[in-house]
Amino acid sequence: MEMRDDEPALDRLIHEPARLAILTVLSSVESADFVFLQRTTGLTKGNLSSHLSKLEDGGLVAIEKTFVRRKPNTSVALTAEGRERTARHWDQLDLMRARAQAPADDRP
Amino acid sequence: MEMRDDEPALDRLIHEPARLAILTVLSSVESADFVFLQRTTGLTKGNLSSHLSKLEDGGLVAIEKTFVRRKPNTSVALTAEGRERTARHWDQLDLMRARAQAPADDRP
DNA sequence: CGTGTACGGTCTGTAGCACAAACCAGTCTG
DNA sequence: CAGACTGGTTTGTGCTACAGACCGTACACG
Repeated sequence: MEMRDDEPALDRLIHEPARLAILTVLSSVESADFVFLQRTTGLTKGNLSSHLSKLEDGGLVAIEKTFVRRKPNTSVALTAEGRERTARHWDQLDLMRARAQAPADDRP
Repeated sequence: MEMRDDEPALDRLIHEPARLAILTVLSSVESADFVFLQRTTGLTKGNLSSHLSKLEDGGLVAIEKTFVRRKPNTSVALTAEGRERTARHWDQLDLMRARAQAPADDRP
């Protein structure tokens, strides 16, 4: 059963609240480490860790692991693609809301 | 392990793409029937049906089943609560995005 | 009056995923 | 050396979005 999809459907990878929070923080900050993200998003470590992996797999963020003062440190930054796709996602949401405000453009 | 949640966390019932689409359509249209919703959202029948049930359980929409020209007809409308909560959801998203634009308000 | 076929939905099975708890590696403190 | 803390990753599981099977009714048409 084919469905027409003139509505591009929101990207789940981005739309997921936890990830949207992460991406949003990152877009304001150039680069953030694990602990900072955990505090700002309120996610648990495990949860944050797995979301970051998914974002990395999706090419939205770049993760760099180093040692800072003998301790492991995970630094995360938006990739160019990540920045663009996140912006586009907000655009889609805007569009959607705009349509909601406008009167129905129903069929004949 | 307690987390602070000054960020109210997005309502999943509303945030889910399929449901957001439904709510968005409904907010422009006063009332819509099943088939109309199916076409505008691009969801399959099964999927749409279960989402509508969840929205109804959550008190966001009111569903009215009647017969139109001897055929069953399911009509859906936003409740007052649904309208308000949907609006609030958009507000939360706005807030989130606004924070992203602003420079990081990190801790000392 | 069967026998299609289209309409309008609901019910069911399943794959995928968000989440937190358990775990692990290394460091510091006494 | 024991113990606690920091900074994560891996594992288990309960939920749920999704589509496809299914069901009932209505309207052909021979």
